[in-house]
Amino acid sequence: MRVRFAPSPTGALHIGGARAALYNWLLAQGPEHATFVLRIEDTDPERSTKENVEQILDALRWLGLNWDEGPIFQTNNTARHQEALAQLLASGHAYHSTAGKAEVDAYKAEHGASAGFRGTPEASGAVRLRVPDKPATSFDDAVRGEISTPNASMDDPVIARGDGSVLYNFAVAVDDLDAQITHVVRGEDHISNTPKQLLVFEALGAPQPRYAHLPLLHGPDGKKLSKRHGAASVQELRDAGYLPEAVINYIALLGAGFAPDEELFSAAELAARFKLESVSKSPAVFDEKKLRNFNGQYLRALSSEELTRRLEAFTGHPNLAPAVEISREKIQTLRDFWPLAGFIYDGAGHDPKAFDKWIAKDPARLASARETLAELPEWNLTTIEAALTALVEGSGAKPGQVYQPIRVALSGTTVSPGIFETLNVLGREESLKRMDQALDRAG
RNA sequence: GCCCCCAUGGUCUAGUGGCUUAGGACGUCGGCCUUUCACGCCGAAGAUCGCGGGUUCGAACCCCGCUGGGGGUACCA
Repeated sequence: MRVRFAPSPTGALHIGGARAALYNWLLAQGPEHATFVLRIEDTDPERSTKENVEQILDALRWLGLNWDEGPIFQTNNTARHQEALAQLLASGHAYHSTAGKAEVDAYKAEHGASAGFRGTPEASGAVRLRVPDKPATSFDDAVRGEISTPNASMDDPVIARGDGSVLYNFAVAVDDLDAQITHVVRGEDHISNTPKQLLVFEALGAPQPRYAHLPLLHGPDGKKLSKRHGAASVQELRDAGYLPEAVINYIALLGAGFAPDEELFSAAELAARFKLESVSKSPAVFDEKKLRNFNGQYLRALSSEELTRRLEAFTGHPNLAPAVEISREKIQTLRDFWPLAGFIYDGAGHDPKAFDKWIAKDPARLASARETLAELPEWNLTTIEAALTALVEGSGAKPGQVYQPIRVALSGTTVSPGIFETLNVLGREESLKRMDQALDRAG
């Protein structure tokens, strides 16, 4: 079994593309042990750029989707494409034609709206493939079953431009043939291209691969997923603080079921369970809420050392270990970390509303907490907690009335890691300093 | 217009003729926990399985029609 992922470098790798890549990769890692070929479809000089190629490879690497062969650049195979083109011209399977949209429209006006265009061979012009005079071109899709298109309704497809350069549907078929691809797993938007490609294989007298068309991914509005729907590309997901393993797991589930009552799977488990036959036929909507939940679960499963490494890489800030330890239960993504615990390193922020409510209105609360803490003979989690708990009980106040002023003094806001833990991590000197500053501010 | 594909709670899915008074997950709502926010735990609401016909003793599962949605329709990929 040989599979391939063949993105065109006309933009960043989108989630739909990532899932197509993933499913091919699962086939390679799973029991079938397929060989995974990566090919870059760069035959459109207008839209293909080197930067996009790099971005795609980068996204694939980040996700951990390694390939066995390639990347093969389609533009490097022009000699072979020309050879195959000449072969079809010589065998009469293809012909030159200068017919354009006007001629095709005129043809349909004469022969009926559903009649496929048939041109007359000319001395020059673009090259069209002659659609055989047979009832239909059919194939057995691995996820959808039999798909059949009447030949009479298919236009003779243009396979090479007037300047001789080949077009997508021709190049794909030739490249898949040369790479001996046995299974083409790609998006549903290629279903209507498949008969054309099948015809190329047929004209070349070559065996046809098996096809599997994946359902498309839609945005919340039910339309094809696009940049307008938020985090649509792999890069954006990475920047939003998602873990690659969570993205892999979530994306795999978007379009296939792997078990009746389980959803969390490692890449290896996904590969072991994946079957093309169990891929869903209907489009799925990308739901970031669920990804977030998955990400939180993966994140909490990480060791503190590993989580710290990733957060340091993500934020670019060193020595995060103490803060990570007291924040890890509270964050869902890597990006959640800094807004929650960054104050430990950046100093207290200032949220006027929080300050007014918890400190300015009644500075005495904070002052007495500050005095209690200042008297501590030893500064550690146990002593801090004991002292503050006693203060709460002794003052008859609600816990929040004692803790919130401290929290606001230390962080600037009402949300932070546990207050005892935060005091402990900050240390006596820094903690008292921040409380003093808040007290000064309150006048 | 023409060709093709699809249709289970808000979302992702399980289900392939009786085990289904349709299972799980996310989300939502309520409660517990509690120093904030989260996490965790407990519980609940939410699906006439798009609609209409068949086939069958019996259909979410099979057949037909319809409706709705999507994709393609380039000398793009």
